[in-house]
Formats: sequence, C-alpha cells, structure tokens
Amino acid sequence: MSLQNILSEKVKLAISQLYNASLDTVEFQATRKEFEGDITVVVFPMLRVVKGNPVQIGESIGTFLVEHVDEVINFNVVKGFLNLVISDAYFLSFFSEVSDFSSFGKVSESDNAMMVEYSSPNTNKPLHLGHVRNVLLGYSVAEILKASGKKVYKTQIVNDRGIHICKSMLAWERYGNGETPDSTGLKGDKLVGNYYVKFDQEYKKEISQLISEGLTEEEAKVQAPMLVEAQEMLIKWEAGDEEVVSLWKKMNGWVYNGFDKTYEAIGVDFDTLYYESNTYLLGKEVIKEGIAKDVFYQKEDGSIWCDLTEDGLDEKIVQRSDGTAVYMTQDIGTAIQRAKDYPDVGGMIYTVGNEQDYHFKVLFLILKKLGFNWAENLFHLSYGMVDLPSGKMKSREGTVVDADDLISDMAATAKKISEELGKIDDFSEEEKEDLYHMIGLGALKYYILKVDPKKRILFNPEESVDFQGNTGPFIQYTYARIQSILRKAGEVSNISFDGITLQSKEKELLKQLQLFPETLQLAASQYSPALIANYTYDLVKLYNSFFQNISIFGAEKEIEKNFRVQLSSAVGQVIKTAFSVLGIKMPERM
RNA sequence: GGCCUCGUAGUUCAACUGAAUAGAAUAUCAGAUUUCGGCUCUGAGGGUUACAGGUUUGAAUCCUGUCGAGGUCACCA
Repeated sequence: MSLQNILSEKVKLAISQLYNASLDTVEFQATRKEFEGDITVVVFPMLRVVKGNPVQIGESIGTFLVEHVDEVINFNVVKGFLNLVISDAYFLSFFSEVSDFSSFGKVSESDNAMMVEYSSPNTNKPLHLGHVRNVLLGYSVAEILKASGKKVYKTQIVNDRGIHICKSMLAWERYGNGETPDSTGLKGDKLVGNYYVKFDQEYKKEISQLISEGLTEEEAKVQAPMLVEAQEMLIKWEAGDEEVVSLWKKMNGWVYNGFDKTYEAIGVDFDTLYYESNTYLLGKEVIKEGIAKDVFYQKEDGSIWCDLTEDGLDEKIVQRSDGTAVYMTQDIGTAIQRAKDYPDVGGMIYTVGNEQDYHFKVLFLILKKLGFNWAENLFHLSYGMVDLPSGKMKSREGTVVDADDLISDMAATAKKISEELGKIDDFSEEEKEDLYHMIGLGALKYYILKVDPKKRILFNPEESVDFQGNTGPFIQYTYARIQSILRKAGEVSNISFDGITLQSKEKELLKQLQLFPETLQLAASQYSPALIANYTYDLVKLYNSFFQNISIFGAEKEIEKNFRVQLSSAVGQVIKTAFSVLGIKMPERM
C-alpha cells in the first residue's frame, strides 16, 4: 500500500473524528525543498466540507496524524499546506520489502488486451524522420501498456494499394533495365523510391512537352501518357491481371525487405500485419450492412454517405459512386477485421499524425454508430510534425531526413564523442560499433520521446546527440557508471537495514524510487512516454547529487556501504526498466 | 472563412491535470582549476507564462475575445 493511500485514509478519519464531516479525496503534492517534510497535504480543498481557518485545520490534522500514524513523526503548516515528516523506518521497510527492483513497478499481464497500430507507411518511399517519431511513439506506448499489465498486439496497416504504387511500377518497367536490390546493392525501399521520383520527373517533362504543344496545364496534367498508363495499370491490378500483380508483388517484396532492415535498426517490431489490399473489400461489406441499419444512406448517383451533422460534423463519403472504396472504407474494414481476429482486444490505439485528427474523429464515430462494443475504447495517438531548423520537411525540395541516414549519422556522432572519452579502448571493433549504435539511438529516441506528443518538435541534429544535461546518453552514462560501482563493490549481502539513519539525499532517492509504479500507471493511462522520460531524468539527477555528496566506498560501517550499494543497484534497475519501455537499451559500460 | 491543435527564460523542453517564490538543460556572464580560451567544478543573471478580460480562497492550466504559428475542410491515402 502506497504512502498516499495510507495517509489518505487517515486524513479522512481525522476529518470525520475532528469535524464530523466526510471527505472524498485528499490532495497530495511533493513538499517543496525549502520546507521541512516529505509529503504535503493540501488543506484548501477541504474548506468545502469543513469551515474554518486552513492553518488551524492543518494543525489539527497534523497533530492527529502524529498521534495515530506510525509513519508520521512530525509536521508543520505553512498557509494551507500541511507538510508531513515521514519516518526513516517507513522508507527503509519499503526498500527492503522490494526484493527485486528489476521488475519493480511492472504489473503482470492480464486478459485485458489492446491493439496498438503504428508506422503504416506508403510502400513507395523510404521511411523518414516523421515516420521515426511515429514508430518510436507507438512502440513505446505499446511497451508502457505491457508493463502496466495489458496484453498488447503491435500492428500496422500496410498501404500497399493505389495509384502511387503503379507509378513506381511503371517507371521501373520503362527505365529500370531489370535492376534489383541485389544487382544495385541498394535497399529495396530506396530502389523503389528512386523510381517513384523518376516517374515524377518524366511526368513533368511530358506535361511541359504537352503545354508547348498548346494544351493548358490542366489538360496536360490529365492527358500526360505516363499518368494515363499508370491509371490503366491500376485498373488491371484491380482486375487481377497476372503480369501486373506479379510485378506488384515483386516490388512490394523489395520494399518490405528494406523496411524490415530499418525497423530492425531502430529496434521495433510488430506482432501482426494488415495489408490494405486485403481489407478494403471487407469495408464494402460493412457499408452494405450499414445501409440496412440506417447508419449510411445512398445518393442518387450511387455514392454512399454517413450523415454526422447531428454530432456537429459534416457528411462523410464512405463509398464512391463507381462503387470503389475510399480511405474511410478501408479503415472501417480493417478495424472490424482486427476485432474478429483478436476477440480479446477491448480497444485500439492508432498512432497517426495530427493532420488526420478529423479523419479519426469520424472513423470512431461511425464505428460507434455501427454498434461495436470495442468502439468505445478507440484512441487516436495524435502527434505533431517534426520540423528542422531550416523549416518544414518537404519531399519535393529534398529536405527530408532519411531514417537510415539519420540512424547512421547519430551513431557516427556517438563514435566521435565516445572516442574522446576513451573509456572503452579495450572493446573489440564489433563491441564498439554496437555501443555507438546504442548511444546514437538512445540519443535520438530520448530526444523525441521526452516531448509531449501533441506538440510540434524541432529536430536539431547537433543538439540531439549531446551527452550533457537532459539527454539519453547522459542517462545511459549514469547507468554504466552504476554498473561499474557494482562491479567494484562485488557481492553485497542482503541484510536488513534497521538502525540506519537516512541522509536527506538518500531519503529523496527512496521517495523518487517509490513513485515509479504510479508514474508507470499514469503514463499508461495517458499514453505518454514523455512522463516516463522526465521521471527518469529526475531520478538520475537525484542519484548524481547523492553520488556527489555521499561516498559509497568510504562509508564508515559495512551496513552503510551495503545500503548505498544496494540503493545504487535499485536506481540502476529502475532506470533500465524505464528506458526499456521507451525502447532504449542500456550499456554495461561506456 | 468554419472547425481542431499549439503559444512558457536567448534556445530546447518541464510543471504530477487548479495550489506555495513557474523548474531543468543548454547558451551567456563571473569565479576556481590547468600547458592554452577547449575538459571539469562553483555561482549569478535571465519570466507580466503572446495579449485583454472573466470564474475561483488560488490560474501557465478552466471560460470568452484578440493576435501569432500550424493543421484540416477531396468521390487522395
């Protein structure tokens, strides 16, 4: 039982005994460091049920708590704030009761399952920095949910259908000379991406050619032979034309291979995949049923709509007049398919950029109207764009930061900095490369995840691999240093710590450690990796100031040394757990 | 134009969802240290939380309006 829960009940008891009133909740906050105390009860909200002077009420409650609660040994009141001093014994017993800090805060898996979707790229371009934010967020939220006791399925929807795919296919057929990833040594997604660009270049040439022949720009855009041919290809694809389908399969295969390498480099994975080419037809079935249920209606031209004006939104098309599926149709189909495939799923989280806020608002509403019980638990994990110091990323202007390049750049910077430190000269080349990758990636992930998802992020490549301050490598470094201390200390017996007097830094550390389980739960309920990142940095800062003020090896008594070493070990374990839900690995040395 | 999100030290981010004197990091400046101006430590300055009202014992946080940044309003995905 946490300290807050114990105190909360006792405060309520005090209110009912002293004032004959009842209180629903008690508000706590950390005691500011300029006052004495470990935890603070805010008296102001109680004024609603108890009339009187907040200072006097605080005094009475404080006196009551000191008399009736073992953990509370002293108190003081400042304005409406009741600062309580908690006994060392309480913190020490908390510390010795947790036998294993490596799983501290984690809750074992329940039947309550969630599906988390992230990444979901187009198959015609390599992944870029924007995808990186998506992937990191989605993966981390999935891991946070797992650690907080949910069963989680990580998934994505692969956007493998449509005119854009045909464009790169066509360009490859015309200009490719049979090039393959093997023959060129290029990653599959890069190769296909190049032909997508090639299409655009040739298409533009055709347009200007046509304009010089006297067509207007509008006409030229529609009549350019390349575009017409791509459209014909799409029709063939939908009709199941063997040649087109096999080319489509071949080129998509290349892209998937390329993506897999990128995902592996980033360190994320998926439990199940959905392909748009498989689910778009399902959506159309549901549309039919929806008409019968009066959720949708058909216009004269045959197009099908959903009227959401009563809910303050617009009318939304769900099927074109020619009977083909739109984006919305597929998403409806995919969601339903997922619920069928995984009946234990009680909710879904979609990690998608905030430019699609409206789309998901509509999607969720439609699914609710269709009457699915899981539709009550859908959440759009919306995030802001990633800007560069030079401005917005624009693929047309070539200012896009490629994901693979980014990862290797980060590792290269990590290498430069690590070499200057010179602590790992005895590592093998392979160990060094692993370490640089770990640090570079740690920097990138932390830099992105510490920011509130809904805010835009400014990505400054130079700042992002900093080793100082609130950065991933700084926390990794602290972890490595703790491991070094533990190696030096050797075996430490696990004995009880009765009789130790806590120094203020030690007490603060224990307080912060104790907060980890609730922080994890809070992060899970708010889908917020940033909360974990900031918690971890606070813990590391406290540990560093502990480390500076208290000598571990120079402790006077063996029992004190043991305690400090174990405290270091616990901090290390908690930092490691916290970083693991952010998807960041910890080096044993660096 | 309608709707949505955001606006906090020079900069990048916090603030436990309404509480005490709004915190870190980084940059800047001043000291200490040294082979040097680089590394490391110590300290300081830096804020009317975009602006104006309102609600409240109490507002960066909630409400209204204004300004600014971005997004979105397709039979594209």
